[in-house]
Amino acid sequence: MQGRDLMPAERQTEILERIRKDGRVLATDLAREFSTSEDTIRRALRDLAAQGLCARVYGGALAISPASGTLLQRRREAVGRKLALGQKMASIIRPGQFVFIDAGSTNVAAARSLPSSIGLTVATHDPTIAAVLADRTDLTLITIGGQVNPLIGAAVDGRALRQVLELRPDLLLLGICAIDADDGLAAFHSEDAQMKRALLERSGSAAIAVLNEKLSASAPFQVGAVDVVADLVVEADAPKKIVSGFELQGIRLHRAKALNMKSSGKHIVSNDTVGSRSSKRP
Amino acid sequence: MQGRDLMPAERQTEILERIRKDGRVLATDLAREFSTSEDTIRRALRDLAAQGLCARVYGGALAISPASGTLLQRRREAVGRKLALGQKMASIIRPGQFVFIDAGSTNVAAARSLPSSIGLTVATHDPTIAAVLADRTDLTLITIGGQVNPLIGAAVDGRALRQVLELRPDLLLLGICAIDADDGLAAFHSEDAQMKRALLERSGSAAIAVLNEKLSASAPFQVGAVDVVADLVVEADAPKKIVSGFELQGIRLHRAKALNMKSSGKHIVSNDTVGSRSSKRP
DNA sequence: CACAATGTTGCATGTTGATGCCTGTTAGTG
DNA sequence: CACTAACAGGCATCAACATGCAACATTGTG
Repeated sequence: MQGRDLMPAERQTEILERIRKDGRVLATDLAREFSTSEDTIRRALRDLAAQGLCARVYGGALAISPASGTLLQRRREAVGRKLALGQKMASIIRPGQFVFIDAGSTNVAAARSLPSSIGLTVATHDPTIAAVLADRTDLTLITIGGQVNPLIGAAVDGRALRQVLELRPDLLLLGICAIDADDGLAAFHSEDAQMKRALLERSGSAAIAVLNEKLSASAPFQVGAVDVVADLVVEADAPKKIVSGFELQGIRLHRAKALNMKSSGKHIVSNDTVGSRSSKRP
Repeated sequence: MQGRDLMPAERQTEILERIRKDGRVLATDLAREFSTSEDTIRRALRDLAAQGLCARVYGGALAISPASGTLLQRRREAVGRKLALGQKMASIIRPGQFVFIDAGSTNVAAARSLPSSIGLTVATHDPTIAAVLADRTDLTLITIGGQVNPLIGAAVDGRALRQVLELRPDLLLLGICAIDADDGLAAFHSEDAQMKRALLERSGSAAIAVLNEKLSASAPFQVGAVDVVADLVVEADAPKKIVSGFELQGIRLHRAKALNMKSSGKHIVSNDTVGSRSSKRP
């Protein structure tokens, strides 16, 4: 684990790094790995949270996809499961590829899990994903601009569409709202569906990751048949019956590892207590 | 280990070498290896840090990480003060305006403080700022796409520039690296400066917020004279002497509220002294 | 050579930061 | 509702720290 002793500043950096990488940390784990008391870890997490660098939750801390509001709620659902999917998704990517990452909270997790130093070029129209990758010097990041639809969480207007048509990614990490072996892929918003169609058209290959509840679900706007995707990432306990239907259509199947988190929906404590430092002696 | 006696300068060089090699040094170790007192080591580290060659932390010193840390560290510095500036900055904005928010950690704070329901349209090329605002339904968000420079933390290539030229914002929240009443505004990167010039040209009005250490500092790439900005937000305790120099040029001055929070940079001790180097001119 | 000026060093001083353990409190769980 | 783990705050302790001072070496100057 963490053999050497670390200075406080280093420890905080390490913790921050782990939060960025894994999306979450547990105070108990950190205490063990840094061989220090949990109090010290908690203090460090408190500090980081006070600086707005992570969200303090009961049991540890979460990465702050620096938003708040409705999307945040979606993002907080099934954090652990999405994380597992995201990691598996990231493992599909090969060094040197040009990857377009579509909008969606699962894809945010995938972006977080992108291994360093494999010389990627990444494009995205989702500001949250872009923010996750913005300060990484080990990859080239290209953002797609345009008017951001707050319901979708990405730029999906004509301008964005035009910019997408200038790209030719090797791989597309597609976010999808519903997938069904017969009905294909679908989205909840017309513009979103249009963007996804354009992305599919331009990309060499496509991969999607889906939570169990999206399997054999449906949504109003059709994107395409299921066979437009080459790789499908599902949860460890995805129903075999449904999944085999996709395999029959020649889709490569990837199962994410089952990681048993204590809880997925932890409550965020005191994000706004910026000034909450212990008042020093007089 | 370090048998021979070294002259102070030699020792500093050796220490720097070790910092570069290992990324970190402990004061105690160095004292033992150079067979000198810890005081001497601490003095040396203080010197090096004052020259901006390393980051002084509790226990030793860290390499001033150009790899992953630069932007992150910048974001971690002076959080509270930036927050105060950001809030004041946000209060300048009037309902219904079209605001462009330039890159920079102070502007991230400003974005966070944007009051809801004043019907704004906001444009930005900084993914972090975009992410902060991505799911707000009470404003229209337009992102500017392009290749993101990880040192600047925003899209600043030709594509981004072209998109900027299509906009005509009422107000520009300009991020700036250095400002001086005589030398004007300046940035650390050529592309960044170019982008800022384009933004200034297109915008009806401009406002900037600056930490004390940026006042009367200088940076390599000129952006423009100080009178291109209409509003200047400074900290509560900004030196009156310097500030009045700006007022004389007809700039509206706004003082942020003094929020007395303890510490934001506790671990990283006074990295701000870096700015004092650039602020002294021959 | 004498002598002052300067700079470096180690030590003693008091101050601050970091940590672990203690207390009581609160959030999550069955 | 009872139980446990995680929590915040207080406190004692120790390490790291800044500062002032005196001793010493180095250099420059008369």
